[in-house]
Amino acid sequence: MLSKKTKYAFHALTYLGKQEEKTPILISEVADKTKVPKKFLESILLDLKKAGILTSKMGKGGGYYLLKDPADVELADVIRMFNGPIALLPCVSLNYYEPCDECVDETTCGLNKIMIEVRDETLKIVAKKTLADILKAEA
Amino acid sequence: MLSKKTKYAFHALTYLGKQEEKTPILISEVADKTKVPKKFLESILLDLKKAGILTSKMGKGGGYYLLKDPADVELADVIRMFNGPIALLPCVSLNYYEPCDECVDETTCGLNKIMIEVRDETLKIVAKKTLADILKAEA
DNA sequence: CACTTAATCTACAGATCTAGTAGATTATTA
DNA sequence: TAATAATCTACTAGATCTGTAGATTAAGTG
Repeated sequence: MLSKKTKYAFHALTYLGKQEEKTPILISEVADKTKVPKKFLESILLDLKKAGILTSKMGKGGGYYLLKDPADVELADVIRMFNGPIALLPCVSLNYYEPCDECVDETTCGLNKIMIEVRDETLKIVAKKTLADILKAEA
Repeated sequence: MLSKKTKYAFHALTYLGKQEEKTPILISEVADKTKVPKKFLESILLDLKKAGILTSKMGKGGGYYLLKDPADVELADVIRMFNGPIALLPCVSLNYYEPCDECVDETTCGLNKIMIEVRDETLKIVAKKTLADILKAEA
C-alpha cells in the first residue's frame, strides 16, 4: 500500500494538472480542494519541486504549478520519491539495492530470481502509466 | 517493499518446500538454515499453519511440513497474509476495501481508476507466480 | 506414570516510520 | 514598507515492525 503522503502527492499533482493555465496556485487552495492537511502538503509540494516536477513562485501572486508535461510524470517516479522502492525486496531493487542479511548466495536464491521477475513486470505497469493517464481518467 | 516477516515467510516456505519427504522439520532447523530469528519464525509458521499452507506435529518427532502443493501457494496469498493488501490504495483493494477520507466521489476519481488498473495488472503477476516457481528457480 | 521434546500462547519492549503541527524565516510584489 | 506566500527547522503522538522471554499444552518414550 502507498503511504498517505504518496497518495496526497498524486492528489496534488492531479489538481495542479487539471488547471487550464499554468498560473501559480496557492498551497492553501490545493490543500482545501484535495483535503490534504496544509502543512503536510507543504513538504510534499516542496519535494515535487526539488524533483523538477513542479515549480513555484514566492510572494504575492505566487504558488505552485506544473513544470513537467503530465505525460512525463511516471507513477513510478512519484512512488519512488514518497514511498520508496518499487521492488519488493532490497536485493532486487535497481535504485535502492541492498544485500539481504540472511543471504548466502544471491545467484542461487530462488526468491531473488522470482522477485526480479515481479519487479520487471511491475515496472512495466508503473513506468508506463503517467499523470496524464490519471488526468484523462478524471470525469 | 515487503516486510522482513513476509520475506522470512517465503524463506521458510522455500526451505520446507525443498524437503524430499513430507516429514516434520523442527522450527529450530528452519531458523538455523534460513537465518530467521527462531522466536520470530515461530509466529510466522503458526500463521502459515492457520492459513492451511503448512501443518505441524507437536512433541518428539514433531515439527512443520508443507500441506499445500507448492503450485497452489500463490505469492499473493503470502503477501496478503504478512504484508497486507496487494492494491496500492485502500479504495481499490478487493480484500481490504476502505473508502478514502478525502474522497468525494470514487467514480469520478482518476487516481482510483488508474490504481484499479495497476491492481489488476499486479494481480496477474503475483497470483500466477507460486512457491513452485521459487523452488524451480533455486539452483 | 514420569520425562523429554517441541509446538503453542501470552505478553512485552525497543526501534523505526508515519502523519501531522508549530513557528520562524526568506523572497516577491505592490 | 507592508502584505503575501513559499521555505526551513524542529518537534510530537501514535502506529507498526522486529524481536525477545517465559509459561503452557500436546505428543511420544522408557
